[in-house]
Amino acid sequence: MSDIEVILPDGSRKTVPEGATARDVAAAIGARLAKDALAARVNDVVVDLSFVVPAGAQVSLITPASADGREILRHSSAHVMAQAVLRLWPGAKYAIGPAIENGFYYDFELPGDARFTDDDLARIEEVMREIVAEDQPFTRRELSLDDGLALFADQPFKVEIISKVREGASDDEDLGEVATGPVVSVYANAGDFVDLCRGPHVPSTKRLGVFKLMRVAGAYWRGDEKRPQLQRVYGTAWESADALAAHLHQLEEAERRDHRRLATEMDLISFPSELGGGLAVWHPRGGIVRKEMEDFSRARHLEGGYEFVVTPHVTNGRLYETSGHLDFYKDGMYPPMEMDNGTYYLKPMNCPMHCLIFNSRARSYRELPLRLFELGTVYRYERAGTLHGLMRIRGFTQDDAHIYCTEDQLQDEIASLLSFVMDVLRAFGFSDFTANLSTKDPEKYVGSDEIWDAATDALRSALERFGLEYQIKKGDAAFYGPKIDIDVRDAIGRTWQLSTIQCDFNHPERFDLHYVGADNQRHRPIMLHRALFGSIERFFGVLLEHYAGNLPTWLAPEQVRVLGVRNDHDAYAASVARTLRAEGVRVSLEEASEPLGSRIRRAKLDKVPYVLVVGDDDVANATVGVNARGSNDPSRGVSVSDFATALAAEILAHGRPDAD
RNA sequence: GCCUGGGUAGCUCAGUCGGUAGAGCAGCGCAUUCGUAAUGCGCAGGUCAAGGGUUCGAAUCCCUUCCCAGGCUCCA
Repeated sequence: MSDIEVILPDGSRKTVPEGATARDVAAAIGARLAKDALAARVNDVVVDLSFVVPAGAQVSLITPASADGREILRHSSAHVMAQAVLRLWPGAKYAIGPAIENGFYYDFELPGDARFTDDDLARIEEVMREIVAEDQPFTRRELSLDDGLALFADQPFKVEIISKVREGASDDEDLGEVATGPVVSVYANAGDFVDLCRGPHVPSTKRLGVFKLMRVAGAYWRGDEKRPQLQRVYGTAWESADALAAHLHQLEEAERRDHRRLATEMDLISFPSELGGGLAVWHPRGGIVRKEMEDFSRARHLEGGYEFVVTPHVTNGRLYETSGHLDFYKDGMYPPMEMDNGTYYLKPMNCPMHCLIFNSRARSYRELPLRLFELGTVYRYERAGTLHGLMRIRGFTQDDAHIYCTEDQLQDEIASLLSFVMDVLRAFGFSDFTANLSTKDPEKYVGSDEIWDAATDALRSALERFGLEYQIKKGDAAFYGPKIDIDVRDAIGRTWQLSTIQCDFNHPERFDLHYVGADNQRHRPIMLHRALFGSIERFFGVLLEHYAGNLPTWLAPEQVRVLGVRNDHDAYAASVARTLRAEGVRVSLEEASEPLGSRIRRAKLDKVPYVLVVGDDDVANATVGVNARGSNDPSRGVSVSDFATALAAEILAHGRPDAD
């Protein structure tokens, strides 16, 4: 038998006997790698270790602590979970079970009317551990479609998947379930479980084990509301106990930062059930933060050449017939109110009203770009199951603007908008941005191809001008024009979609908007929708999570708390508070009726940026002791005026005293 | 809207087999006067989400509705 050469990732060549498997290549490289390898990537296709490598192939081995490796661990864990479920519920139907970010899931339909409950997770996990201990090999086989159908005759979901392959269904629809082409592949481990799967898998179940089942949830078969609802079991799986622990810790951290929890603890916002779902009230401490956000937003928009408008919350439905919203989004609107002269709706968006303002008189090209800005409160009838704290809510306020401009102005306008958006987001402490550029859906759009191309180019070149990393989402645009969405990364690495810049060729048509150009002819303006925060409520929620409630000083509801050491220092404490308050600082005073340590502790728990402690020395010297949030090392003897100066500078700079 | 799990004091939670409600923190009062993360004692606080049913008796069992969580679907 002759030898062949394969090419390793570093470009070096390795000689192996003809017929060698990926496992043999690993062994030829080193014993350690042979022991670690889970699978291989051969000519950029992931394969099992048992795969026979062709001569001249590019071969890299996949080890657990890599993106490929974790995906394989997770996918194989999903198989083991299905096997465990079938042991516990013989006759269960299993649908699909892919690896996902941080874990895996599998969808099932249990026999009879059986349903998983949370308590079942522990039972399933126990059987999974037995299967792991049994050290079952994963064995791949390829079958003809007919043999596949026969093998899974009592598994209707598998039959449907195979039938789809026969019909030539698109590859991206099957979530890694099956090979494409004339054959399907199946993986069996031990005798009692076989699953349709493209693979690859770990060589044996003993390579698994660092997993944890997380929760059970409902999921529609094929993601289609009209099809049966299955039960989905979610798990997480990792290459090591440390990695699993780190992931669980990250989840705890996210929970610690949960804006709903913080909003309650910090007395910022509540969702009284008397109001109904998805409707929030802002308490005084939340209200002052919102006021700061709004004031800042208004100031920046004023500088940015925006004009301020105000529109009502309720309108005659004719407006939304004109705009087309009643046709497209009626389900998302609050139900109509019948009144004497027509049908009225709560406002789900501001744009149609801004178009009316544009159209209230003849417009000259000299007025363009016309930038209309409104903190506009809108109401959307979100389905009950979709509500989520402040992130998904039924009544919210958009920092909404519509810009009317000429085609020639579009490019510059978008570029300056992008700069404006990122500038404002930076002022709130975000610095890591990425973008999505959504392009035309060829099935569903209005406007000419030329204008779409021009607008898409304008968006793209603006992104490139700012060096903003972006992905193109083909066909993801709304029917009325292309758009840029901006994501920010928060302090623990999660991304949030916040801002949006959308071109609109539809509203100007529907509202028959026009301006008179230098040529004395009527022209159609282009309209841009844009929001920076998106919704103030949601942005506030994101800020809370980003800062874990430790808002920067300019936003903190209470910026300074002054504590006298004894109550004979209270008068001096009050004078310090007065001095700061006169400079616009939000300062409170707590009298010395409890031990100092107790009051300090409470102030820290309240996340107050600065606690000032004043005692005998301070009264004598016009000083304060400064205890900053995030520090356990207070500074004694700071002069009141020095503190005030530094605080003013910090507020102006949107800084904060800690780095949490 | 759908699936699973929930809703007990302002917050976090306990409450056994159906026998009539409990803790810690927060609040209030009194005492304490203290130099950087918990002073002591006392008091008050509840339509057990709401409504209906079963029962001698319901926080507990059943039904309906509302609200919440995690998903699915949806998101102009």
